[in-house]
Amino acid sequence: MEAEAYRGRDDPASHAFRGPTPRNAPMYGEPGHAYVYFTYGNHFMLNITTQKTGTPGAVLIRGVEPIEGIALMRRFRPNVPDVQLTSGPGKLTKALNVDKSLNEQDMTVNGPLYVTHGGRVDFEAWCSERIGIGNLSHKLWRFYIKGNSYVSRRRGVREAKLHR
DNA sequence: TCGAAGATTCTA
DNA sequence: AGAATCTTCGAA
Repeated sequence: MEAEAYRGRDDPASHAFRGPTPRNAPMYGEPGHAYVYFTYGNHFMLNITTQKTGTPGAVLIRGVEPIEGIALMRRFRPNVPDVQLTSGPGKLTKALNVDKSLNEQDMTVNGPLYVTHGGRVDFEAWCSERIGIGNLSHKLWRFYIKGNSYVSRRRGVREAKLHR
């Protein structure tokens, strides 16, 4: 599992850095909703909004570990080894069939896409610099389960164990 | 209106 | 290492 935090005017890497636009509108909306956008001509990115209404903030889901429905995911991503099914932000949206139609969906209630409880609680959380944002920020706002296979592996990133 | 860049992935 | 591919944004 792997995710990254994005904020607003204080975060040069965020879509909300320069204020509201049509695309980033969900970042300013209610917390717990989906922010889905399209990039590089190929990929949908899935975020979950985090801040109170009016304050921009979201978490980009960059990797998830499949527990159920693996056969279905294989159909959305044919000819791909299981470990690569959802180990990247563009990969997991394809495997889960997430597209722009789910933008602004409330992910706190039962529906086509929602967050639920369960799963591992015994993991070790680490953090690193965010991926793919150039030199815009050195904050360690990428979080992931250390040693988990379902993360977009990057070598040479500055990382640290998360204290809690 | 136009040009440039992009929270990536896959292939050579 | 480089192409693919098209939407979005900001400047003109």
